[in-house]
Amino acid sequence: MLVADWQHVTHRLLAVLDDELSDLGLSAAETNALAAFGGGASRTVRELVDATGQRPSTFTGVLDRLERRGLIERRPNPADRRSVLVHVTATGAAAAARVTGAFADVERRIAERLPEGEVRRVLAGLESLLDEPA
Amino acid sequence: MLVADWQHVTHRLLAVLDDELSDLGLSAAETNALAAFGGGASRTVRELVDATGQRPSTFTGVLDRLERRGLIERRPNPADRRSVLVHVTATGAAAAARVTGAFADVERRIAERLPEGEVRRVLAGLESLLDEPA
DNA sequence: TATTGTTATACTCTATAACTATA
DNA sequence: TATAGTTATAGAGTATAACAATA
Repeated sequence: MLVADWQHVTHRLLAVLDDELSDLGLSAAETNALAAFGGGASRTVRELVDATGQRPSTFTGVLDRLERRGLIERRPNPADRRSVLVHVTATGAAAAARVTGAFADVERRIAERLPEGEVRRVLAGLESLLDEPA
Repeated sequence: MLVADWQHVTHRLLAVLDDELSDLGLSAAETNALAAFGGGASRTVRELVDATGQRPSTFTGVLDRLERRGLIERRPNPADRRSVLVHVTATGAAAAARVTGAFADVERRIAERLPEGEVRRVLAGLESLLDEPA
């Protein structure tokens, strides 16, 4: 069953990443939060929520844990006093670099072994397909 | 980022399935548990655990909820008194048919729109790739 | 009035370890 | 000794609704 196979591969993919990053002691959601900074030093909560696809209320807990571990800091946003700017600390930046490095490693291994762009083509095809009404 | 895109597509795929099956009121784990019967009427807990890739202790809770809703029943296994046979009830069989139908629907839509076997080829390639040591 | 982010609540998933009853 | 399945515990993800502060 294709759906089951997809879930299996996804599970393996996350396991491989988790394995490479196990010393960081981050959950998948925390890993994705760090990756969502995209190399930048600060983002608003809203930007991170949109980038990760999680609910704001879920994200509060993720940020709480990242802040407790000293990877990020919450600071007021001078441009909008309702909003919060999330800053990556030096420790957090090192962790974020590890995360994006692991993501890039997997991508490189794929590029070496599967036909050029095939995975991207499949992802793009599925994305447009799944966004259509049945 | 390819890994992020993969996660995004997976998220959309699960959302589409969840949408088609929302009237059943099942979680993703419960959906997968029903799918793991593969059309059969009964399986041991061990077989279902192996098929879904979950931990036995996680599965106990999934089965508890399915049993509470009358979709499955636990009965002693005459062949091994340590073991439990999980039976699908009539209600459960109807739900399971809906689940496998939704899985098949997605697969059909993919087959109509993407080149023959491309998704399967990608899944097979990734699976072997991810099972290798880095 | 709408948005930003948090809190509250309740459930579900996950991981580990300990436990029972069998084998 | 090993296996089948459950229980216990604690942390984490999810969804919804309500909320204070600000726009």
